[in-house]
Amino acid sequence: MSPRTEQQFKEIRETRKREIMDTALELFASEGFDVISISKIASRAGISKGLLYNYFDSKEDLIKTIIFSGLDSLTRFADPNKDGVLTREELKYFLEEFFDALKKEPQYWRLYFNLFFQPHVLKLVEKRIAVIVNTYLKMLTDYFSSTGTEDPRTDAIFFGALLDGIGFQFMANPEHFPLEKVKNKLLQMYC
Amino acid sequence: MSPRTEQQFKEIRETRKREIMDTALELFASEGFDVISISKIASRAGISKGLLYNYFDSKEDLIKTIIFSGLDSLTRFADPNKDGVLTREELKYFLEEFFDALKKEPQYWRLYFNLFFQPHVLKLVEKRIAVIVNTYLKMLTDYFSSTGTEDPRTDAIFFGALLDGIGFQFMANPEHFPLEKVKNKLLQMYC
Amino acid sequence: MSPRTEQQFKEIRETRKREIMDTALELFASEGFDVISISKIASRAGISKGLLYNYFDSKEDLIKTIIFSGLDSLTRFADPNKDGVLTREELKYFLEEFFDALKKEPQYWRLYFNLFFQPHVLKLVEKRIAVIVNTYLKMLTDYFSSTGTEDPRTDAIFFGALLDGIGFQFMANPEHFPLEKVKNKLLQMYC
Amino acid sequence: MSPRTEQQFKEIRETRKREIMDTALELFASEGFDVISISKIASRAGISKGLLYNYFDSKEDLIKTIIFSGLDSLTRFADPNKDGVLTREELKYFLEEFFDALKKEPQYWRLYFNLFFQPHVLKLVEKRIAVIVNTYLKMLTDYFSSTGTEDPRTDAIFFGALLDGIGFQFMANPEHFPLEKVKNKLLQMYC
DNA sequence: TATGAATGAGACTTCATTCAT
DNA sequence: TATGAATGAAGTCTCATTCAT
Repeated sequence: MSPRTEQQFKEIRETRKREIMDTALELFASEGFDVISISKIASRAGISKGLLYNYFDSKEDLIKTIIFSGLDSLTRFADPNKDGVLTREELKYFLEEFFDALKKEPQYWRLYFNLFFQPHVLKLVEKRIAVIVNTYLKMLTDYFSSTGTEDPRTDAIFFGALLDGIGFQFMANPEHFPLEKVKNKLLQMYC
Repeated sequence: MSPRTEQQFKEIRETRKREIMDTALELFASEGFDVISISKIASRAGISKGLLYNYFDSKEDLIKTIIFSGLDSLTRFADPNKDGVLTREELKYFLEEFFDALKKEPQYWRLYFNLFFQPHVLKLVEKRIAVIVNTYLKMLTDYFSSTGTEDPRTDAIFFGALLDGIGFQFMANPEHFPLEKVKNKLLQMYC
Repeated sequence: MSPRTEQQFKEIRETRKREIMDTALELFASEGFDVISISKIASRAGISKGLLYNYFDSKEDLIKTIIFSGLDSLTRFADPNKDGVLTREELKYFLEEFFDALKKEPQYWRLYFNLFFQPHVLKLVEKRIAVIVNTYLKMLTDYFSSTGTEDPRTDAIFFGALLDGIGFQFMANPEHFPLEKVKNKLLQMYC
Repeated sequence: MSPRTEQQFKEIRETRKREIMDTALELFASEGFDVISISKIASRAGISKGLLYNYFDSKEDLIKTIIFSGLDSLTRFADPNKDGVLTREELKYFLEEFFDALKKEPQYWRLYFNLFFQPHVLKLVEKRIAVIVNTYLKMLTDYFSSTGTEDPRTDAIFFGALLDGIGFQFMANPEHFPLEKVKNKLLQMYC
């Protein structure tokens, strides 16, 4: 029985943290953030309340971590070189990865999108969301400008609305949503 | 010195009840059912907590009353003669009145549709909603049968989904939603 | 329609008051003083809450009035000439009337005795009850002294305990309690 | 640093639970179930309101646990081999243990019997009480049948009534009740 | 790292009592 | 005399969070 290495401890921690987040997401999405207690999450995850607080500072911290973790997955592919400028190739790359993510874990994303329809949850994160949205909106607007369109801002908003709508439709029925067709349609429209 | 008449009492009750429901709808929709306390509703409505319970048996009773009151407004125009059969004229009448209602009180309906996206709220009413939905679905299916379509049930579901979608889009932006155009489109499609 | 005379008004008031007390006694005895609300008493009595407060100052006043009204019925026959002295004839008269009252309204007395087993109720009236009990205990002790018994105070207490016990047994089964036999036994023992 | 062992937690729970039950019994008996608030019990027991709910699901659960815990103590000695049949030796054993229990903790049993005279309390437990009473009544009836008596059911009821009466008298004055004499009288009558 | 006992603020709800009419 | 709308205090219960072990 050699003692675990620091690396092993870190991995255990990460795994445990992910388990808690998955359990919480499941419960928050199906019952509602305000209805689900920390006790319930802990017992469903098979740990004690105390230990949960070892991983998350508060219930609010937990939901925020869940939200931004998902958001991070979705946006890490936009502007990969972090130069604040979007190219046609980057946009294409983003769309490919975005749909790939939905395809790989449809149930996760169904639950995830659900969170945004809970007013209280949305309120907790809306400030940081607004920052993220504006950042990308600006990049998109610039991008559409560069394509010589008439009204680049409206095009950017419309693009965002399209992604929203896709999320919504997908949430309602993740298994039967025609991901490939929709992706191709978008690629055709924008790339 | 003489006590209020029965009529006076009835009027007081109806006015107050409506006031409470309006206040509650506003708060529930913007902050979330679980986050809004009875205290908050009462103080916003300018009454005591106790009085609210004079009008509603419980918080659950309050939200249910709000939900079914709205639902009643929406469905009172379907099958007006209550014979369980839908005619082309009745469908037309329904669509006209439905859009008319949205047009007259867009803010009310925006808040109202919002409620359906709160998991806890939906859970509270889903049983009775299912009954209502099935009733109308059956009538619609029969109606489409009578029009000689190939797959009347799918047509009925599709029609319902259209109304859902309209509610959703309308919710997002009630003032700018092209109600007239959408209504005409529907009338053209179905009547 | 000649206007009611003052006398008539007074009678109406008395009747109404008695009705409220009877209703309240019934409810208090069967469900418990603390469980029964003023609202329930009023609606069961067919009047409004407000009117009830026209007859009784408070819920406490109501139960006290009920208790002392019954106690008054029971004790009005003891020491009828109010001279603080009990004679053999007065004791006999008291026993006769006491049993007569039980016989005439067994259900009333069943409910009435029940009240004394509710700690909260008893606490509300215990001070005045103690005064009454002591008064009669003293009279009884004096009476037993005059009969030349060895331990008159114990005899007085024992007599009181007998009446208590009779009340208790009677409460459990008022219709089948052998009132006559018990009365005769007492008359034989004490008169 | 290491967490408490399971055994330690169990001990803490049992001790606390007993403390709460003892405090509650004291207060319920002296003031009445409906008058005593959870707050009062908690503060008298030196704990927070919240903690009480860690041990009991509700105020009703608390009183029921108290009642059935006492009832269990009283009845565990009846039919010790759980064969549904009462023998002369078992009856004797039961009476010995019953009186022994009263003798060891007279104040506890005084409070305990008091609960049964509170209408609301009795209502909460009457169903389960009826089941228990009927079980023992049946066993007693069978027992008296076996002794060749004329009317075994009446004998069984009478025996039960005797125990009731003993409880009542004992409640009124637990310290001076002649437990030994009464026990011997019963043993002489029934064994 | 891990547990669950313990706290305290705040939620829902009830009800005796008041008061305008 | 009579009504019931209205109040506010107090009760039951829940739960995020802390902490000794």
